[in-house]
Amino acid sequence: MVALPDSPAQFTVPRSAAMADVAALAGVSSQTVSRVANGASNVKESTRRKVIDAMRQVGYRPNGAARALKRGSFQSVGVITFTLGSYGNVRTIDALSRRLAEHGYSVTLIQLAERSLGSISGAYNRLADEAVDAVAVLFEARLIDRVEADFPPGLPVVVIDSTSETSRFSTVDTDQAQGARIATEYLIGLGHREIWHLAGPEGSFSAGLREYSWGLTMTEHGLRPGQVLRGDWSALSGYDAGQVIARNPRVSAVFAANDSMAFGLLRAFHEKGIRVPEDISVIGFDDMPDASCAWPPLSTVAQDFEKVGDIFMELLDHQINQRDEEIEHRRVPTELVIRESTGPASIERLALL
Amino acid sequence: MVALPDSPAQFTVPRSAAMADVAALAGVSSQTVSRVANGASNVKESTRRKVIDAMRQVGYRPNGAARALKRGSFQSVGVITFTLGSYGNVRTIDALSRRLAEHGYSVTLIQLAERSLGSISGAYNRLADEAVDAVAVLFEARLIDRVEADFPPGLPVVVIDSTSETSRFSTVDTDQAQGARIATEYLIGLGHREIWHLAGPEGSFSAGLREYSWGLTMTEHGLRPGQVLRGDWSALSGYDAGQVIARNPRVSAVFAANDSMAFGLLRAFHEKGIRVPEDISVIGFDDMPDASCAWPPLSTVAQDFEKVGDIFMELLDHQINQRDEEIEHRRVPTELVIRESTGPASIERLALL
DNA sequence: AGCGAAAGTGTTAGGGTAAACATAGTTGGT
DNA sequence: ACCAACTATGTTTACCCTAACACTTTCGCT
Repeated sequence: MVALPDSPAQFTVPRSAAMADVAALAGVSSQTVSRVANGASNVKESTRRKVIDAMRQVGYRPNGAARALKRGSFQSVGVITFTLGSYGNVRTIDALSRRLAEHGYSVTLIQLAERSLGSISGAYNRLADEAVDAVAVLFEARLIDRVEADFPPGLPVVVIDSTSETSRFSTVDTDQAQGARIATEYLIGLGHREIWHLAGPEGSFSAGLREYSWGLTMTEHGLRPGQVLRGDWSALSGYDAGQVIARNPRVSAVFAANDSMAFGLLRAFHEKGIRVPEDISVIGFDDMPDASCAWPPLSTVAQDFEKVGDIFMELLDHQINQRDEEIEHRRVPTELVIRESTGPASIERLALL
Repeated sequence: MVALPDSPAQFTVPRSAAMADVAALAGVSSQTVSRVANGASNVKESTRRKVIDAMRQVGYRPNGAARALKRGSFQSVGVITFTLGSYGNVRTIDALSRRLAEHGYSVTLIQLAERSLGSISGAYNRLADEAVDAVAVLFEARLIDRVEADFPPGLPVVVIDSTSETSRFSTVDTDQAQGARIATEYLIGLGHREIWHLAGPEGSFSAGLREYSWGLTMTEHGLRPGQVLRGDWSALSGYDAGQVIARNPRVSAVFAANDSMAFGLLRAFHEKGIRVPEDISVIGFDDMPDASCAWPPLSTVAQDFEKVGDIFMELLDHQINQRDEEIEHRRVPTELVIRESTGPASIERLALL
């Protein structure tokens, strides 16, 4: 259950000095050293200096393990994720880690191998061994369902990038549905009728939501949703999809589920001599910094990762401090970024419908 | 010296159960529970089952702090970085974290705020408090010099992205100089004479090396190095530089210090009606996945982050296990990726020289 | 001067785990 | 049948730190 994998050769950083050593050298009790180390108020200035000198001399460094053992807290939060390969994930981790640092927590990055997915125990073992006070979960909700039974009871958990309103855990996320909606409505507003969607991979929940919301928005506006092509978030998969779309002259706009795939579309359209946005409009999702320098500069939907970070911290605080069992699901709205890859529907293409 | 910042409200995950509880329930000693938890060999099967049942019942989870205290090791490595914003950094962290996980280490992400740079003690405090067995440093060498005096003595350190052959610490890095050289020589081989460089930000050592190596290569080939423009790694800064270059009709090729800035160049050239590669060639550095779908697809220099990860792990192993003081500086060669943003020098532009 | 309060420092007692040693129970060989 | 060699389990102790409490000195006030 909690067996370690055949553990690597163990070792010890030569524990140079403990409090006792410092105490002996400074001629005080170790409790006084502790007070100095923790910045306690009531230590005479001269004593403090003596202790600090002694610390320097012996190269003292507090033992985090002992401290954590005594205090019962690690001041550390585990961030569980599958990949650092996706723009959104990285930006989110970045935002979380800065918030956590501000609040005195360090971040333990727990990168689950994709394959360990199957075995719940794999994930559980890793988790059980990690010394963390709370956990941020960054993978797709449908996977959590398989794992969540195994989160150690009582451990605060906040899930990011979940869409499950019924999760046992609090969640924060970009409002995927709203983002897809504004993108789609913007295209519709430009007069487009045949709007296709280049979706993210099957498994991804955010991909699913963007797709669903696009379809819903189309229907609500009395339009038949166009075809759905499926990529894997990568530019190359967008390029492949672009080949398909290029063969269909009726398509007048494509909503890509992320910017990278949109880049792929642009390349495919360039190669086929299809003009963007004159012949076909393209909109992405993410607003990666590079999107502004695509050719043409890419219209897209911007996510507010900083805001997600703020809310994450708020939710975590609640769970940690108030110990209230209240579960919240918060969504952060996106913003439309209009650049030059979108424009009015082309007359010729409309004529084809 | 090691004072905590005003620490956040402390708390404790309700320490549900310790070994003693499990032991009591299972009717064995806590030592036996320990043996089961660590997969020791000599426990009777029936006992093991009893213990595991008891663990389940009380929701036992080993206390990492106590374990670390006893063992003298955290099985954790600190990864120190300033930003998750750069492609290279993230890819490197990704590679390291996977290697470390394979070797049974968890990763503590220590993101230093840019501003804390000034105060050495800022960085030191963070470090001193982190419970790590070793440290990977991911920032620019010139900054380390200021900090390195403060690494706790005896703590294994491996520096990535350093160029300092004289560092007290072992280092691994992409061979920046070699990468810049092959890019430059490739352009020269295509007949280009007036080759400019779009460099990374002033502070960055890798930027400095790429720039230096470009200049050196030019000189070695009997060419006068072209002008150096300076960006900040962002596509937008590349776009700005592109405006400048577009005004100078003699430039026939640009070597950009990363792909993002190259994207910016491409956009600027598109806007000015300068054809790539017919009028001007552009080459980047990084081989981001999106580079293949730039327009035109971007020629670039690919870094082998996986290899960097392997070597990192190797160096760390040495330091941790052999305890040999030997310091190594390893460089990982890059590879040229030729796509469509580079081509033979244009006759007209050569005529201008 | 005398007394109480505050400031400064020390002592004691764990916190959960695992290494080291100790003991009881079992097996196998003669 | 007896002892050696295991195997399985228990007991003790130490890892390093800090909360809680206890004690001593200093200070301010009457």
